Amino acid sequence: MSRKTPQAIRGTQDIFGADAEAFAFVVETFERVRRLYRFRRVEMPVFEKTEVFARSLGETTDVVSKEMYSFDDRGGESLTLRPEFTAGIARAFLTNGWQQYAPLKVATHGPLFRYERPQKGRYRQFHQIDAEVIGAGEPQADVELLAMADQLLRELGIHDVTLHLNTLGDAESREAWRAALIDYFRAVKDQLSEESQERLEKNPLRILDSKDPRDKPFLADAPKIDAFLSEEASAFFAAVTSGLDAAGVKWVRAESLVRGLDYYRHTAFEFIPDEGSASAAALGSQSTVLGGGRYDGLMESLGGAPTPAVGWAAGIERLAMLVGERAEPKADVAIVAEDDASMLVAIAAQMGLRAKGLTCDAFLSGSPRKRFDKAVKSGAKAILAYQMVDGKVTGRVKSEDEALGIQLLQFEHQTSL
RNA sequence: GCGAUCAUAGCUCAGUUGGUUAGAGCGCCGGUUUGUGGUACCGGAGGUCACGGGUUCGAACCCCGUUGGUCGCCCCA
Repeated sequence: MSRKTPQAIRGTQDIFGADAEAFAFVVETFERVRRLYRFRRVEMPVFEKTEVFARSLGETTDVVSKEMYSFDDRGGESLTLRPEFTAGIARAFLTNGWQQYAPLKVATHGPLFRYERPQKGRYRQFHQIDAEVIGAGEPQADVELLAMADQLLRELGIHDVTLHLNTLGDAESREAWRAALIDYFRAVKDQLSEESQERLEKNPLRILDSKDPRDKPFLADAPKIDAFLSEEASAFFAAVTSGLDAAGVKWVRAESLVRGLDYYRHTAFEFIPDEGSASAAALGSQSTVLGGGRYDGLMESLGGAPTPAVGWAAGIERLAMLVGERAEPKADVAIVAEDDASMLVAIAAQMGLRAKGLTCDAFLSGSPRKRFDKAVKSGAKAILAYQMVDGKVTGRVKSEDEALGIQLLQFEHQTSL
């Protein structure tokens, strides 16, 4: 019997008005830029078999162990709403024989789902733009991908965000570094924060970017990845950085930048607002606006042949916050029926104007005397007002824009014949 | 998963130490005024004070719980 309106699901958003304009601006700019770099558009399913994410992200990661929206379908199969793009794209690469297109550059965007506590810049259904290069093991692919990200941010008008870059080395380098970190931190385990003591077992790399003051004294002297890099890994990173310099992409080395997901190798990066900047303030405690890296190990975890790949993703909501308010555009023409006798002529007129490609609002209802005022208030570039005069419906034009005014006068003249 | 804080009209917010029919501005609808125009005035609609309990003669106000928002932690885009 309750007539109560159901509430929206926690952490979802109904985006409207200036916010929706900013969101659309981000997506449109991304679509334009990815064409410049010749990334091909792909559309991906919103859900996959649970194992697609469990196997590629790693069972122990937070995303898989406690943040996925998983459910059994009517056939009893466990499915999951995608918490990220990369795993699904990798699955599609393997199941559709896209190896034949390698190196394959693809881009997509859409909703992702993560069961997390919502806060500023963080939602349970959120949206990302995403770019991947699959089947390209050379550092030039990393450079191109990062150059695209950098250009995208500039075209969005975001200038106070900088590329933070690191390398995790190849599989051997990464393992050796990890072992050294565990040795180093285990020696001072009692003095670390509770969180970092836990991370020591689960994900020791994460201790490096701890914000806890108890951990900070030990971070500076912690083993550095550079000491463990193989010759190949060093050369790879050097090729990436020199390529970025040649491309004119500004970057800073971030030795403590790591990735949470298991499949990353070599290049890891995040675009982060500069300290004290307007963008940093706009984002609150969420610092990363675009992040990614190289994931040469992923295809194997999904049962495919070893396939090198790089990619990044960026939160559309976060980018939209940095883009700021974007006003909804005003109509070219507001059509007014100043009395009910001119109604049908006004309806016909708006169809004619829209067919000519002019955006058009109509004011046909409510108090006839107030319709013109509403049209004025709407901020339309021009007003075309119809009124019954001496038994004939006639239109009057009011326009700030002279050319548009003349066009409307001609239109009115032709249609009144 | 943990912590802090908030929830009154469509929106932004008042509402005194608990005390009659819960208010304003904006917006919306109607009327009058103006009359190539965004004005002014008058009127109207719209609220089980987030929801559920409790204390009290009496609760928007005090207590408990739930839901949701916001901001941190964890983690991440």
